[in-house]
Amino acid sequence: MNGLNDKSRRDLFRGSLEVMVLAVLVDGKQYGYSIQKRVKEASGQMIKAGSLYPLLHRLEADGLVKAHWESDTGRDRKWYTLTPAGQQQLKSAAADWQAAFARMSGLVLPALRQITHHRVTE
Amino acid sequence: MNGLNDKSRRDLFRGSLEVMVLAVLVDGKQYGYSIQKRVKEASGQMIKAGSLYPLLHRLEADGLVKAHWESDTGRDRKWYTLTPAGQQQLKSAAADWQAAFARMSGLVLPALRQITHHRVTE
DNA sequence: TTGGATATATCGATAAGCGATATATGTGGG
DNA sequence: CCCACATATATCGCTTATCGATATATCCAA
Repeated sequence: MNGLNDKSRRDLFRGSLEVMVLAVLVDGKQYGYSIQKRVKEASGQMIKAGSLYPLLHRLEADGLVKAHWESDTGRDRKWYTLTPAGQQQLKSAAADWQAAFARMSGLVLPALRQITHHRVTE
Repeated sequence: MNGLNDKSRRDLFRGSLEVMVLAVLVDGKQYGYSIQKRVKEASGQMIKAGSLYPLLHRLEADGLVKAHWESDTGRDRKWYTLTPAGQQQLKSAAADWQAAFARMSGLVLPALRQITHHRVTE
């Protein structure tokens, strides 16, 4: 009836945020607002501005992305690009992310199959 | 080099905790300490006692599990069993958990493939 | 009898997420 | 021309919640 509770959903999302933001940048430069929309579109969940911009600043401080303002597009936008370190980080973090889910799936998915294939009150 | 940072790893784990605990109970009754070990074994991550017991109490308060003490085993142990509501909850939460993962994978995995199949500094 | 594993439980300092808020420009419609 | 809404970035500290620390007790092996 209920499904995954909001807290769990938020935690899953939060734990995937960095990896998703780096993933969005793999195809080339993006600016904050466009990253926000792409992640929303892909994941179904919204990165709030109050979370996104601090994260972007941290990624920049860590040298995983670099940023530059571009005003010629009409609007002022701050474009972000993966640095080589950011590409490395995307590679290892995404692999870890996948591995973590794979491990946990080994517990959750058999249970799901089991509970799905017999009457609940049996 | 670094992989998924600790914060992300913890958030992912935390967001999967409830589902994993319910999943462990699908095969029959377990007590706190055994749940802790089974989740550790399956996920590679430890539920700290300070997180596990409050969670178990909450699940019980929510009617998803029921508990009874059994002392005849030698040791006093508090055994937990899924209630019908808990089985329903496992079913829907595990399905949601999987779906959330699948959606985010749609963003992360293509990026991982891409970054893996070309030189990082290219 | 000492130490380590087993077993459950509580609690509050500490850390942090993000809602709220601020600022400013572009744009479509009435 | 002005209103409302979408676009775009940014900061801050109130509120919330985690879990390290701690307490208690039994069992077993060395």
